[in-house]
Amino acid sequence: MPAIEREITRFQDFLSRQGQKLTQERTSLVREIFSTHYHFEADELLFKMKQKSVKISRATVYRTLELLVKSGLVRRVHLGEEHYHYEHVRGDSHHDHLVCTACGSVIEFNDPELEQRQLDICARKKFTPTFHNLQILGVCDSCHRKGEQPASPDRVMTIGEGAMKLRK
Amino acid sequence: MPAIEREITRFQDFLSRQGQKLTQERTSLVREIFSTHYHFEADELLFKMKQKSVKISRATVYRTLELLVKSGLVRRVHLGEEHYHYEHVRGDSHHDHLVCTACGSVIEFNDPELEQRQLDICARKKFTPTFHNLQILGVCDSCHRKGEQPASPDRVMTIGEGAMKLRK
DNA sequence: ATGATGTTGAGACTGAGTCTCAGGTGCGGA
DNA sequence: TCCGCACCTGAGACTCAGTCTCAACATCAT
Ligand SMILES: [Mn+2]
Ligand SMILES: [Mn+2]
Ligand SMILES: [Zn+2]
Ligand SMILES: [Zn+2]
Repeated sequence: MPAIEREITRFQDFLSRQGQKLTQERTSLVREIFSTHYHFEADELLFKMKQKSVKISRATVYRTLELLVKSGLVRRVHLGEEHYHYEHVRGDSHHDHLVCTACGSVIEFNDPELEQRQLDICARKKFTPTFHNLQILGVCDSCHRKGEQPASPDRVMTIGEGAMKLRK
Repeated sequence: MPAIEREITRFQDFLSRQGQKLTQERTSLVREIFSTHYHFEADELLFKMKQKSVKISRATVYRTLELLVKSGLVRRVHLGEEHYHYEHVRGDSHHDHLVCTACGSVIEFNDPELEQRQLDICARKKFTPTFHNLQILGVCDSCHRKGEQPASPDRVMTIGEGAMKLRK
């Protein structure tokens, strides 16, 4: 009955449709991913599992994320850094992101008018869109008040704490 | 008098303002970058220089691209692949991209209404934008007519020929 | 319960991008 | 014009995200 169990069932349905199996590792990853709403990196997820003493290899984390993206349970997004971030999907709540280059915070927004305008542009160019990725980088309200300056477009910023790398 | 010389002068101005120097290597890179309009990868640029027997190291290509981005002469964009693409900037012709996941072609568009809508969203969220990155992935007209299917969001596509890697 | 088939973990591997440092170069000042 | 010093370059080591390999293991339809 908890919502997470339902996501696990959806994942199992997806997997069995492809002749694939729901394993302990995959289950605990889904549980972790759906337990909070945030934008995480693959290695960050690996680290969290380690912290919780759930033994899962890097390879399995990456393989499972790929499956979750294919199944539609997880979305892979660019947030202005060099690597991907992931976030779980509930329902079909599409949104895009404002990313603060000063503090790394991420603001989500969903603007139907903006989405429609994109469709109009595609129609005009006879282009059939399948998905899109929009990040607006800048400075959030609280950082702006602190006098933080905007970063230049080549800045590599840090979203959250980062993955606290501890490979090996 | 050729336009390229003007870009080189602008680059030199930028450099000397920082106490940095215009070198042979930097000059020939600017010349190459502004000689055609396309979306290129760093290693692709390196390869082109090799083809033209202009000896430049990988490190210098990356370092110069960073300087060019800082100076505003070059823009770094995400086009749905795992690594960056670059394009030269003439004037302030901001645009975003439609990327065909079937053939890799890139369509540029500039839609003031879309841009304005983004500013409105930022204002509503009290967010001070500095720049943004929008890619719409899908299938272009000619690929659509050939019956090409849209790729899934985790697809890694190939834009252009790729860099024809030949590191070493 | 069983076994065919899919999955896992350790670690090697890849590819883009960064860093180091010894030797080379641009250019402002004399 | 020449000099010197700060800046720049190339070769290759290094980093880091992500992928692959393969022997041992787990899942689940039957
Ligand atoms: Mn989000
Ligand atoms: Mn472009
Ligand atoms: Zn902020
Ligand atoms: Zn196409």
